[in-house]
Amino acid sequence: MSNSRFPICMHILTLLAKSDELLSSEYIAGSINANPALVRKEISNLRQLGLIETREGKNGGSMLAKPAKQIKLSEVYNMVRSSSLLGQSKNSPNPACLVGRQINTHLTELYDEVEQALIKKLEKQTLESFANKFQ
Amino acid sequence: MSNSRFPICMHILTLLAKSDELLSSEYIAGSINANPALVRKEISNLRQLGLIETREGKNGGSMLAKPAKQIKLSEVYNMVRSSSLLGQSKNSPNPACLVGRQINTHLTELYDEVEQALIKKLEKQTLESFANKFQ
DNA sequence: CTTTACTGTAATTATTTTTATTACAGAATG
DNA sequence: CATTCTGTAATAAAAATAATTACAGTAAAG
Repeated sequence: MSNSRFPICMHILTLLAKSDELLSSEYIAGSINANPALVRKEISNLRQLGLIETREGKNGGSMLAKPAKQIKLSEVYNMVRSSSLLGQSKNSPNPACLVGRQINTHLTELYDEVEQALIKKLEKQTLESFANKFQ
Repeated sequence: MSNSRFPICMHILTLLAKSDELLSSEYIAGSINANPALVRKEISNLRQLGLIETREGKNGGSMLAKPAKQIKLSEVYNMVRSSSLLGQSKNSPNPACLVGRQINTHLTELYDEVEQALIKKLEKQTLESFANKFQ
């Protein structure tokens, strides 16, 4: 995961957790220092996940769909996880070689195990506890 | 980590763990289906870490510098870890905003904690146990 | 109603990152 | 001393990521 989807989502959610008003994508983008259209795209993903509600039209914007206490960071991780945690070889290894033939299977097993440990950690943390760090 | 350094290193090390002879970068690259110069670069890194020995010149190549049992997968991970595990925002967030000002600090804290869990898992696995999966 | 200020989304372009290629000096074998 | 490797750097190509632009749709406010 080398892209910045996770940090961007966390930034969006933290802003919403600390605000009682609707926040516009432009305001959020200004805090992140990223593009408003990109932010709206990510908000759209978070909405489909049920973490965020938005209101369209004038004075529209976003807010949390449920209390920050009920949002686990693992939910965010699971949403943005795309590529393998530890990287995947783009090249298909040589099937004529014992190692080449099996490496992807065994790497996937390894990743799954390691990722479980990571997810367990993230399950224990809520957006509330994260947002409370900001003073 | 979206690049494939970790899988490539694991592939190299597994091949070496299963061979008693020196393997050339071209042979290894053929199994991975990657570029020999890239493989030599990674071998060079693994050598600096003390995991691999190489012999230059004709009939040269690489072999493990110590028994596979003594190589922990966490050593490989620590070598290739570059960008943050869960991605870093490229943009410097807005310092005029409370969240923007502190987000990177708090994300780093979070990453550190989560990464520790991951490293603990990898510390328990040796190259030997990984290589033994290949039949 | 009509203007205004938002969201939603897609298409395109720009940028950055990653990987491959090429090249060649240096080393060891035969 | 020719051959076959490694080591390394420079460059080019490809892929992934992010920014920009554009515009239709929606809802509030005048």
